[in-house]
Amino acid sequence: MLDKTFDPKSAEPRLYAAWENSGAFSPTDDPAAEPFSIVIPPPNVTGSLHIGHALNNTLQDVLIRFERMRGKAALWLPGTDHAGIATQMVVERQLAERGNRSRRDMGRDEFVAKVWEWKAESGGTIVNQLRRLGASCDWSRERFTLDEGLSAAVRKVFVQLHKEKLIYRDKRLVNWDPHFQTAISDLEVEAREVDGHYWHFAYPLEDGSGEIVVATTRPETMLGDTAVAVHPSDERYKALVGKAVRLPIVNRPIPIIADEYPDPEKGSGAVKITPAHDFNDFAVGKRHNLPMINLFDDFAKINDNAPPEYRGLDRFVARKKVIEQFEALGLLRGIEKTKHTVPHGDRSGVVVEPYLTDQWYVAADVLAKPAIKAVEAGDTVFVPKHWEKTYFEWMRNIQPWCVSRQLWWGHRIPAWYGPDGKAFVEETEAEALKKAEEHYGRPTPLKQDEDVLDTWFSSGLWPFSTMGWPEKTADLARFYPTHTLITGFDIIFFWVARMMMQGIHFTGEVPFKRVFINALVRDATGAKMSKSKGNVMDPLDLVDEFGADALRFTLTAMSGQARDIKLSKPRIEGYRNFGTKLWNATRFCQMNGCARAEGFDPAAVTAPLNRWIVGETQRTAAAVTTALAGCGFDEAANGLYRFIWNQFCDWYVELAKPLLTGDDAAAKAETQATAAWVLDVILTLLHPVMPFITEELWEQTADLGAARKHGGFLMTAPWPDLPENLVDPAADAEIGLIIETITEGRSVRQGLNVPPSAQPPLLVVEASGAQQAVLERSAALIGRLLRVSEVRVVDAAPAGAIPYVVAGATLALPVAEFIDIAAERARLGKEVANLAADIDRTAKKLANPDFVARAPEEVVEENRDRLADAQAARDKLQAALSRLEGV
RNA sequence: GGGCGGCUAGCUCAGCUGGUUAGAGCACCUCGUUUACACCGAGGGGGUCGGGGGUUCGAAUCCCUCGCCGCCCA
Repeated sequence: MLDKTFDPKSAEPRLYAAWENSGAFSPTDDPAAEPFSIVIPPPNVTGSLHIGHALNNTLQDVLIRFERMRGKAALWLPGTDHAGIATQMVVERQLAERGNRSRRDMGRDEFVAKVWEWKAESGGTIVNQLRRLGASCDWSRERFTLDEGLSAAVRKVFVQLHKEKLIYRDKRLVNWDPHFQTAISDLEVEAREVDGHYWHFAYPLEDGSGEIVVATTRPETMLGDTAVAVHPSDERYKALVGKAVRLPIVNRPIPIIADEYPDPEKGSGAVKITPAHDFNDFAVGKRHNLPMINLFDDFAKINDNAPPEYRGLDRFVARKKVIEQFEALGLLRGIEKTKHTVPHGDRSGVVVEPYLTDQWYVAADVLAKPAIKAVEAGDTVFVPKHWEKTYFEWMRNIQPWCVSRQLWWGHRIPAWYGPDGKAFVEETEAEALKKAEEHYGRPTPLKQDEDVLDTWFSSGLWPFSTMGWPEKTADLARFYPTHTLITGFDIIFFWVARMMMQGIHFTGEVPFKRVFINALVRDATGAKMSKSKGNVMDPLDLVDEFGADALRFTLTAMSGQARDIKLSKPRIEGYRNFGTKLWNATRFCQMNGCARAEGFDPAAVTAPLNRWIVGETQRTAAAVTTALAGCGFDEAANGLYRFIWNQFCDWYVELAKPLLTGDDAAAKAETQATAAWVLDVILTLLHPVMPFITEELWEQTADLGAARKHGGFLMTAPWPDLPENLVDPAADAEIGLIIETITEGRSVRQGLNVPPSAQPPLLVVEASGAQQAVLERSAALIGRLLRVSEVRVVDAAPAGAIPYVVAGATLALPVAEFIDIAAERARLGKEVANLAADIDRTAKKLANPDFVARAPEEVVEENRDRLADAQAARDKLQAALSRLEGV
């Protein structure tokens, strides 16, 4: 006998270990099985599981379990990302906490060794947390982006792109993060709105004939100004173009130039040009061949290109000093408060500076073209589809991708420099040396590029690098392209787009056929969860409190498309209760001898109740299958919820009780067998979403009755494929009548406060022959649930009997002694009014010749039936009401 | 400034290609321990589907417009 509730704490680890040890997570090697693969969005190796991971991985697990049960060779390939900046940050912080030497004191080799050490120690955290969720990843194929195989893929990709001139080295402005002292890509820059000022500075004309006023939000950059620009059409300045101003503080003459860039409407119409520290000014500088004076060092401190009193100052200190000096010089013309957006590093949070450096760039625009076409052609589809717009928007405006990072943790760039600075880009140092010898005519020592690659450069290869590419492996042949990618919208640009570009370029195929974009999990009030807000819900705490199944079901049921998930505990609790409900329904079946019958055929059952539930089971199975196949996760979960709770538990089990305890041995046996069959189907359908409780119930019911065809784990059991002809409209009608009779009858009883102990007969006053037969035959079922003594057919309702109408039949409950006349009059009056309103609405519709002429025949017919039914019901109740008036 | 998403019961959300008396869960009120389950059962109250136009025989659903709210890009 089952316990009263499921105990996730003991069952989950046991079941997971059993699955894992059995090898069930690996795809079948049956060559006939259709491959179905997904690759995990590799979490940062530094990470621990947050609620977003829980959602994302639950959905992946639901999908992979579903497809595995459908007989596919289902591969869910797991792994982690080395996450350059994030990991380097974590380890540096840890070193500092432990009082170790700093990264720089330690040196590159020692530091990188420390990071590997750290990875060996704590890199497995998130992977183990995924196990607690129930994720059925194939751990035997687990990968890490810095694995040797993946690193080889990275080198090959870099070298090939370089040879194709799609990777090149260039000196230009990059977004520089002074905290980490590295370049970052456009995507890693976050525009934040901050309060700032416009400082208006006067630059005296060189010839002493006056001044020109410019405004800036970054005064310190004036130290690197190399021109003042005005619009060529700006009459105010026409005469000044070609002249020079003397740059205050620096005391250097700089030209006044005409360029399209300044907006005459804004400020004074004149702008200072600092080509080395502003993206727009850089472009102006290029057009006019202006000198580019770099003012900063890697820490954004002022360098030796500035006047001596500024050297070594922090940029913000220098800013103050510049303002003070302008004021002292009498050249400060005004200060204006303003809100403006300032670029910040997304990891460091510090203000990012445009900084002139040598970096490696990928010609993303070239790679983007086929990636755009692939989505246009439908080779890869987004679900929900509207995300394609976001993808296109970015891809069509893509900028060169800066891929070099001045970090130590990551894939070292495979470029070696000769003494003259010439770069040899090869997959190995040996190859580079060989090329150098050819080039220089003698063996020449080379020095490898110090930089590493953007983490996303390697994760962009993830779908195929993890499968062994560039080797032609069996996995690559079988599982690439992958089928579905499930990920968050926040990394469509970072990751999805890069995978598309690199995947198509290097394999000639899209990396995945479908991208499902999952929602963002927020707290119950809709706020984004963050540590600083303190509203973070730790998925592992939730698993502890409610079990993994409850959390999984919640996330699945709430994963409606294009919507945030507002997660709250009562919701999870409710779905935990749902698991308990199923558990107890199984317990009930077990107590009542429900056991699988040898050779049971659901199509052959005869009792209407059994025929009905078999049909409903088929409908549910079909709906769930369709939903899951189309990533309709919430639909699948909600469909199962309704079927299991509102149909199986509320009605089938209740209506089955008389059969299970009755004298009709044949009906009893059939019901027992049917219940067992339905339960097995339920467990199967629910398994992808709630794997633990279903597997446990599967095991606990393994010995009840005939052995299952599939002897092993539920997780590897075949998915139900039920024929549509299991649905029997006659059984539906019959059970529908019974359910309505009970529901409406209860409403009457409770509306009149008839005590539960009262057991009047149910009178059938007027009904079709078929209805009469159904009601009489089902007296036992109805009796129990409506608490009536019998079902009796009568010619007319006795005085004081309370009538109600169900499916055109008039039924009545003789409960005169309990009636409060006024209450009953009110009830009948309300019913009649409702019906009258409906009649009115429907009659109007039918009276409209346009409706009758233009609406489809079936809709018109439906309305006619509806009108007739409502009128009949109203007449009956009206008559009862009149009798009541007479009383 | 450009784009995207949302606005349906007190709360969280379903309602997909127009035809249901607009649904569910939670919360609320009343009743109930009938041998699966109180992590339960039964019944009930509660919404002019953000505002305004339009298309249509018919609009929560399609179109236009306005208003909020959120996100992304500049």
